[in-house]
Amino acid sequence: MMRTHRCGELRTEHVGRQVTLTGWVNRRREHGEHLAFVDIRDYSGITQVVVDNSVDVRSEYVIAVTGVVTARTPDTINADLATGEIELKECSVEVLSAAEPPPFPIDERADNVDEMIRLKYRYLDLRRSRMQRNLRVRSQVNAAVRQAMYRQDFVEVETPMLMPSTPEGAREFLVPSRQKPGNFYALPQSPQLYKQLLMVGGLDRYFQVARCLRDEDLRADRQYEFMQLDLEMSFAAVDDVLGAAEVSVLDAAEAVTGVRPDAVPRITWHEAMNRFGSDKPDLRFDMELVELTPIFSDTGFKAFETAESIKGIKVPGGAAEYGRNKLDNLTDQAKSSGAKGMVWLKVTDGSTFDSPVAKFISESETAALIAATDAVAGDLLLLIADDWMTTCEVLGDLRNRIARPPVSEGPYRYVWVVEFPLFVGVDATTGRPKPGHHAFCHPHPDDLDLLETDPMSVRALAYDLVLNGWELGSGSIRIHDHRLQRRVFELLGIDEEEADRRFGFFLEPFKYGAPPHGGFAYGLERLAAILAGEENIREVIAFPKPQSGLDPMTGAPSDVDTAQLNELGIRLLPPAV
RNA sequence: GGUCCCGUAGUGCAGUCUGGAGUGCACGCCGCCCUGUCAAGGCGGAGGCCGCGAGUUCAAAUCUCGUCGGGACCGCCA
Repeated sequence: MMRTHRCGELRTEHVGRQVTLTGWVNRRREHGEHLAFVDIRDYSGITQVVVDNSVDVRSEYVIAVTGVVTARTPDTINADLATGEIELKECSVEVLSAAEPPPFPIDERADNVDEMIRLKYRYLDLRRSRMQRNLRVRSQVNAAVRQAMYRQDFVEVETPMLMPSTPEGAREFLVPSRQKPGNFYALPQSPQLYKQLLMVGGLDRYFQVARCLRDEDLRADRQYEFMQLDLEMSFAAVDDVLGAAEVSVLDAAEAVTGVRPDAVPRITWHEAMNRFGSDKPDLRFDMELVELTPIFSDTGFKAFETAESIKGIKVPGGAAEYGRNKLDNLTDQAKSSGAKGMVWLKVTDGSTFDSPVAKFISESETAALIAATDAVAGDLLLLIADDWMTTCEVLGDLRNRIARPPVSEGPYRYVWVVEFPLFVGVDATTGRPKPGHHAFCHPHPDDLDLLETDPMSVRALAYDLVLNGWELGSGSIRIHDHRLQRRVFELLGIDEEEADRRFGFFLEPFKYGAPPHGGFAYGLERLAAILAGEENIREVIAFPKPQSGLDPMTGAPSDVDTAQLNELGIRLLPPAV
């Protein structure tokens, strides 16, 4: 090695030793002709080097310094630096690479620099301790989950990146075929199909740190390409899958934070919707939805008369904070997420409301409302009346908007949401139920009788893992019996011919003896981001893309040679006007 | 596809509401000084298509319209 130590590891115990450090010039402080201080930096930290000022080194020069570790005099010790009790003296400095001044400071100040500039010069951004830490958190997470899976007898298998297009679900990235012009591979949205075939293939327990690609609009928690811990296990029930996945998540969390989270609680999808108005409830704060339907069973208030479900949330002390303007904004928000309206009530003296609709609410209803919500003077009540689903979703949205802290703020609250509905909503064109998760998801055994009679009430053996209101991942027990698969396809309006055409290569193997199996997958960037205290997964990805998907560093995507296109049998349309 | 916010020196900002010469601030950069600093200090200097294009006006960083770029969210993400 060119160095004997790293820049962050010298201590008083090394005093007297001649050492060589290599790294970047973090900062230089000159004090006349014969004295200058140079802070040399690598990923591990910073060491102060005392040199003669005749050495011309500037910010971000790459240097090698050989010198003697010397104890600092007490008045020159820097308590803010891990290496602050020592410095390097009697130094010889070799410039390994000169550098132009960086476009932004290589320290915490760059946290406020326009992200496009950070991304254009990502290789400089990565030198900062924040990015170094975040990528190392990713690495710790990867190592921990791999170890957890090996320990549980899972086999790591790589599945293809080039696969057939399966237009269900997310929009795919397509790759033109050279050997068969006019045909395309798709990049995997997930290894779903392959991992189930691995179960048919007797692998028993599979996992992969898998790259997934989806051509959908980008968000704080979404990139075109992302990594999942993907697992599938045979002869396994829900408990087995959740248990195996949970071990890996808790191991990763412990590896990063040093603290092992408690066992992850479970709630059903129905309870999550009822109490939190969301299938990814954030358990870090209360403001739970309060059931109010019975209170208004005989109401004279027209807006509530015919509603299937009336619920509310209480904003403690919110009466003063929420003026007319803010309440109007909340009402608009409620309407845009599907409600017909929102009722707000400010509790004045503990038994009356200040509200535009107060006159429509009877005395007994007022008393019952206050009792049900445990409200006191100064509280604000927000009520929604609609069908059950809308009421829950709108209030859940309001709850998050009003009280949800940034995702990265502790404590970590993991929760399994189980028993998702098998179907969600009805396809507008076919009139058939739409699968909640996917078409191969196993119905809850207790609800099999309801499949044909009341499909919308059928629960699925499907589950999500949620952390601080972020969906980390989801999974299900799969259908392994082709007769049950047929029943589900029929409900979806897919006949045998269509099933063969769309899923044939996937269904055929199940005729040859498929073990009962199920699996799970969760996003490694999302987990790493929260564990690293970041609110955006771009911060834990070395080379992420901005919302437009255009890479400011490489210029991708780019146009290609006509010769390349010809070889692929592709001719471009003129640009749309 | 939609809603909202942002765009001024290498970087971060003030100035925009209420039009009056690129009027500035901090950091960085360049030069000089400085033997104990550590986001060193002092002095001096360079650095601008106020994102771009129209319009209104005697006059536009500032007002209007359009456009491009960025962000958060909705749609979308089985």
